[in-house]
Amino acid sequence: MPYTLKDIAEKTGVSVSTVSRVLHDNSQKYKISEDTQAKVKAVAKSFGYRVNALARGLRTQKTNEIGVIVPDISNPFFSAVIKSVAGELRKKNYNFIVYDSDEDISIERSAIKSLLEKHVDGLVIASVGQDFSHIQKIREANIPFVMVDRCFDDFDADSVSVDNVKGALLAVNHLIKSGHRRIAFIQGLPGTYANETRLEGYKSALTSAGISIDENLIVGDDFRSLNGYLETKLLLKLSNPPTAIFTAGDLIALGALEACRENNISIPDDLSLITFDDPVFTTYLSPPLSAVEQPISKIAEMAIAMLYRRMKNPNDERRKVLLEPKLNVRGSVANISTLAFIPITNNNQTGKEQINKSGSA
Amino acid sequence: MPYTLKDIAEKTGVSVSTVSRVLHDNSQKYKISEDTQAKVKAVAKSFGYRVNALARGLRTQKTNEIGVIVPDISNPFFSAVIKSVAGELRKKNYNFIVYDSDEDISIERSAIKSLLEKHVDGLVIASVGQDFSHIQKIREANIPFVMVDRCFDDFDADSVSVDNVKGALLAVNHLIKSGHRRIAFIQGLPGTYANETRLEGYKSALTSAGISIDENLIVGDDFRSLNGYLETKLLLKLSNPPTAIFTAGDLIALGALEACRENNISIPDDLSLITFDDPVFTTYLSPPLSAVEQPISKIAEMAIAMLYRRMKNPNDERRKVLLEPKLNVRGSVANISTLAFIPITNNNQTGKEQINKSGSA
DNA sequence: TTGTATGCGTTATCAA
DNA sequence: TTGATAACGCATACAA
Repeated sequence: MPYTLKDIAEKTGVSVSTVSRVLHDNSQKYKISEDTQAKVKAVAKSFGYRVNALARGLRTQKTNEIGVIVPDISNPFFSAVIKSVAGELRKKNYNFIVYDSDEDISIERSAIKSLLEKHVDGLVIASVGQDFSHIQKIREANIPFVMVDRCFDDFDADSVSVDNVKGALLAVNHLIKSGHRRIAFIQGLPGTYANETRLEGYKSALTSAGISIDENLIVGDDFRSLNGYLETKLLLKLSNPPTAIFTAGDLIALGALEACRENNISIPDDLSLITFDDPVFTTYLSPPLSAVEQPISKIAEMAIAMLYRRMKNPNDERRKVLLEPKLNVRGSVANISTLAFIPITNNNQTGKEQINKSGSA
Repeated sequence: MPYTLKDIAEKTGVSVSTVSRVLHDNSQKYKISEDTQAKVKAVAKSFGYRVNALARGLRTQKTNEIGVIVPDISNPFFSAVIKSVAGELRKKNYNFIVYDSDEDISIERSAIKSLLEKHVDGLVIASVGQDFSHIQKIREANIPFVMVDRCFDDFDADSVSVDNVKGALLAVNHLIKSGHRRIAFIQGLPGTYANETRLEGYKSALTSAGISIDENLIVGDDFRSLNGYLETKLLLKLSNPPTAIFTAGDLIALGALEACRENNISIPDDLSLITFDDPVFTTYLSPPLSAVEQPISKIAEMAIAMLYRRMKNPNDERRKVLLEPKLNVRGSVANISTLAFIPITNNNQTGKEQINKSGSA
């Protein structure tokens, strides 16, 4: 039972509307006397008055809230995105509500439902999966939204993501240049935009290099670390195992690392590893992980900027923005080209050299 | 302009209240005829009806939302906590709203303000700093809340956190047993519950071991990695530098690691490092980091359970719960006790041994 | 410069 | 078994 405008009105002897105007309008447009203003403000303060956002939202049809949905809030990539988004939103005096869909489309659906019921003013979504019927509902509800990181090729919507194809290309080409030909890809969630495009880059790099695609080397099914762990174990058991693994996300790479450690596989001596995503800790891993970095804060800025534009101009042409990925070469990829058949200790040396490269990269 | 109950009522020719009852009551308690039920449901479906949460919240004085405030959503510890909290809440059909206070008390204040304005049904707060006047307001507003990770000694409130004193004791004692006497502590945000209690543990461990406290070795001022980086650089410059560093949080440790790498300081050979918090990646760092682990999912479960209890029984006695920390010994602490003056390679060996230990820990 | 009245979409009370 | 009606707290068009 918090105090309401009515309480203040009664206490001060003015009307509810006057109180409302003093407290919430930039009120000089009604010329409220200094006197009443002071009186009202004093009482409001003594009451610890707090506006009721539900009532206000109901009345004004505007909540000043932006909904954000990510597949995994504990994934460093997404938590970094959220952090940046939060910063951008704060600048513009918007609040935001985060949902974690846990990579589960039905949770994502219900998150969208909740958010629409709450009448958020806008939505930022990193969607799971390939189905976009629930996203359609957002449009039907006429609320502006922008897709982040994961979007749909055949669904026309504002979106911001990194150029995944290019990123994968960068990674796999780096492996190929280092002499690798049996290169495995541990996928994230199949059907996902991020996954399919990274897969596409992977395949395209191989094909361009004249390496035929071995479906046995394309494995995995989600972005979690357990997936990386399991699939790496299986890959290592292959009669003709890969010399290098490209993982679709940072958590997967962590799992791969764990599997290797358990099997006493030394990276990069026995196996090379490179990954999409480049969270803060890659530099400190053992070995430092070569990785494809996404411009996270740019993604967030871009997304919010686009959301804003959409809120102001609902009918502008829709845009799909692709941002540039960046390859950070560190110590997890060995050069095994035939020129480089040198003793193991020297091989180590090669690793060191690549570490140094990363300093300037 | 979404469809409302009124729209459905008009379309079906029944009253708004009937529509409401069919759609939202567990409605068999009013004996609505099968007929009307079917009619109403059909129209509602064809309209894609969605309840307006603001109107409902306004009317029922209940929003089914829980607010969550953390100091840094991109800190692996907090993002893991959020993830767990989200899972717990989902089980009970509660939604939640996360705020990132960015370790800034004024942002925390405004987050609380927003949340109260939104009339959330409960609050979970990992508070920054030592001031709790704004927390008082939550109580005055009569909304149930529980403090997580960071609480106030002199403020009676439900809270769940790890036994920080004990955790720090565990870490520092481990260093002492390994022969270290000049042990630095890189703090998090001073005044913070987490920081002060960890500091207390640090001091108490030293004192118990008869090591006098050197204020020059207690440095730092927030939980971010830059702090760890900067302070480590400074510590290394000391005329009489420490042989070991204990950091108050995972991000700080990462910063310390970076500083060491830049200065060509090898861990644990040249310097030992141990930290509070134990995110997924510590195992894969170079070297694997010895760390104090918090029981994150237990913290989340506990917090939500307590929040629930408080929502049901507002006047129950308030409880402060301390959970057990766990020391994970890995490879970042060298044994430098006088017995162990052995060549560097053997020192490395020691590191390996500790890695093995972690397997069973 | 201020007050009155209305409605945002729901649920709940009362009556039928 | 259903309908009218009031009320939640606020903002605003209109009046004074």
